[in-house]
This record gives sequence, C-alpha cells and structure tokens, in this order.
Amino acid sequence: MYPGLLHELHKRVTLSPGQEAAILSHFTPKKLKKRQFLHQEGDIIQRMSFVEKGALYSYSTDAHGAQHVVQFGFEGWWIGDLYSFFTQKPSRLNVEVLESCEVLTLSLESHELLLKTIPPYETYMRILYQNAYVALLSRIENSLGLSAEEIYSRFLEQYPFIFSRVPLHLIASYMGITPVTLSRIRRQVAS
Amino acid sequence: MYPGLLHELHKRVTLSPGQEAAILSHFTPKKLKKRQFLHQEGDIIQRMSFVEKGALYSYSTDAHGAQHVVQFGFEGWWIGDLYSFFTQKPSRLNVEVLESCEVLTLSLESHELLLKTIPPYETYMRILYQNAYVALLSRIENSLGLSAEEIYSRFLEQYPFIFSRVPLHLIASYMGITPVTLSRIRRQVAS
DNA sequence: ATTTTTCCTTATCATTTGTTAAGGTTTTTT
DNA sequence: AAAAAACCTTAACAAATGATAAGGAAAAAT
Repeated sequence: MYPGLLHELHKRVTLSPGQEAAILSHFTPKKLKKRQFLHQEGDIIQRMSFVEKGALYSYSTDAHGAQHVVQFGFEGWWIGDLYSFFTQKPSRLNVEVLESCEVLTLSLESHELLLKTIPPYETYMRILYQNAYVALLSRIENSLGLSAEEIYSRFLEQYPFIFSRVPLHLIASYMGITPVTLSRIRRQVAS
Repeated sequence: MYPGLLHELHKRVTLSPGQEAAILSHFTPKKLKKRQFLHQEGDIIQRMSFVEKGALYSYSTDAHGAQHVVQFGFEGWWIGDLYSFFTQKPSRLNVEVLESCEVLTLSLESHELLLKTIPPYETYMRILYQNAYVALLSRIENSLGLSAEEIYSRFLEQYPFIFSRVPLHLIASYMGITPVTLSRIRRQVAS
C-alpha cells in the first residue's frame, strides 16, 4: 500500500511499524485524469499532495495574462502550493494533470498532528524542506549568467526523462523562454 | 547576549531557560571587517552563520569568470552555503562583508546534536527551511514573465532598505541584469 | 588634502530574445 | 475514419538587453 510514499519516508527516517501505520492512516488517495485540475488559482489549499503515480505541473498567470510553469511533479515528488497550504491564503497557482495520476493527500490538521506526535515525521519534513531549499537555490545559482542555450543543455542533462513526458512548450515556459526561442536553441544544439 | 538570535528563535518556538542556554552555548561569535571574507570558493563550510549585526553578500563565479550575487545577509538572517555545510563538499560561493559584522557561528556537529536533543530546535529549523523554501519559490514565481523594469520596481517595494546599504551594481547582479541595464531602468522609472 | 579606487551613468553598436504569423505534424476527440 | 485541437518549427521583424568605452561623482586610502 502506497509503495512510493513508504519508499520516500524510509529514504530519510526510521519508523516503527506503529508510526508508519499512523502516518499512512492520515493520507487519502485521489485519482485524477489527464487535464483535470488538482488545484486552481484562488483556492485555499486544504491538502498537500504526494504523487504516487503519474505526472502534473503547476503554473501561474501573470499580470499580462501569460502563463508560467513553476514546477513539475512526477512519482515520488510532492506537488502543490505550500504557500497557500501553510498560510491558508488563496493560491496563485493552478495544478493540472499531464498524465493520469494517483496522488496521496494530507490535511493541514493531520500534518500538524503528525508533526506533534511523531518525531521522525518532523525530522522527515525538516530534511525535505532543507533539501528542497538547497536544490532550489542551486537551480537559481546554476542558471546565473547562462544563456538560454546553456540553461537548456543543463536541463537536458539533469532531467532527460522529462522530455519524453512533457510537451516542449511547457518546458520552455519552465525555463522562462518562449517556445520559439526553445525551438531555435534545439536547432543549434542539434547541429 | 545575542539579542538578535534570541529574538529570531522566540519568534518561532518556545524554549525553556535551560534549552535556551544550551542552544546559545554552541554558538561562537566572530567579528569581521569590511571586505573580509567569511567563506571562499572551494572551502568546505564548517559552520553556519547567523548575522547579529552588519551586512554581507554571497556570490558565485560562473564558467565565463563573471560574478553573480546570490544572496544578501543582514541582521537577523542566516548566511552561508548550506549546500556545502550539509554535504561537506566544496563550496562554490564566496561570502564577503559589506558592513563590519558580528556573526554567530555553529558547527555541523553542534547543529546535529541540537537537532537530536532539543526538539524545539528541530522545529525551529523545520520552520526556517519551510519559510525559506516558500519565499524562494515566490521569488521565482514573482519574477516569471516580468521585464527587468518590473523586477526592479518590485524589488524596490519589497526591500527599500537594501538600496541604502548595497551598491547598485551588486543589486543589478542579484537581479540578473547588468549595471548598465539597471541604470537605464532607473532613468525610466524616475521619469 | 590629495590621490586612488570604486561606483554610476550615458552613448553606441551588437546580440539575444520576443512577437506575430504561417504551415505541417501529431494527437485527441467525435 | 474524419474533424478538431494541440504541438512544433520556421521566417521576418521588433524590442530588450548585453558589451564596450568614456567621463564624472563619490568614497576610500594614503
């Protein structure tokens, strides 16, 4: 049951069988089909979501009405808008399904209860955020001073599997460039 | 003693006097003068640093030899290279003093000991990383699809105090634009 | 106080990236 | 199977940003 989530927890902390069962009991599975929305702009996010299977992506809409991909979510990743979840303010993100999904969701109340009652759960969360923060900072650092072409090449090295599962125009948006520019770059890199 | 650090801890968690003393006992103060380096590229970061007083900034050097500002650090902020600190791999960052500083430093061993023995310390760290992660993601989200001019205007609103303490060319570097472009923008915004 | 260094702005020209539009695949829907 | 929608590439032109260089103001060093 929930092999992805269990694997993710055990990667980082040691849990007794009782603790493991207590944690899992708070998660609710949810199935989603392609093009469905997990969250929409304006929602106050009630539950955080772990991707057991499938793929999703989140995007925001800027002041000019243009959309920008913020994050992808594949098996073993958390997805959603933590800002809205923790502050209980309206989300600015939409989270849409790319490939039919099974996600495991957890309410804020459950999250807070688990933090209080299961110390390894708090440790897991600290490590999760610590790693996420460091990874995000590296993402920013590594893109500093790089041309769009260099950003593309690195992205290709780091996440080769994404290219077979995500349309190029979403990758372009994630990279902060237009699909036209990405197309130009791909032609140069290929030759 | 260490009023900045105490204020920062108490903002987020409740500590008994004993716990407070135990935490503080692991920090070592360090004074730094303008232009000194707290860390340099290639160092393996041994201690994380809390800024009690003063200002610093960190920058990396890219493959073309150009420098890029990654982060500023003022009173009440943590500064350094968490990637190197946690992984004990060489840092790619330089951390240089802008205004003479007093920083409080903590070794990895102390950090791990405090995590294990003082639960509110772990809670503090989880909240710190959670907030840092959400803030960093917002920084990325908010800059998506914005022109350099819009990025500048928002930066001006969010951190007005930085402009009186940091040279413009470092701010330009942090924003990912050249000083020349920042100058052009400032002329437009002013008129 | 003088000299040196750092910092900011401006101008010019080159390069990169964005915008718009069109055409052809591929994928999805009916 | 046919129609519709989504996706990717290319071209031509426009706009934004970078690179280089020069001059002057401000700050730091002597």
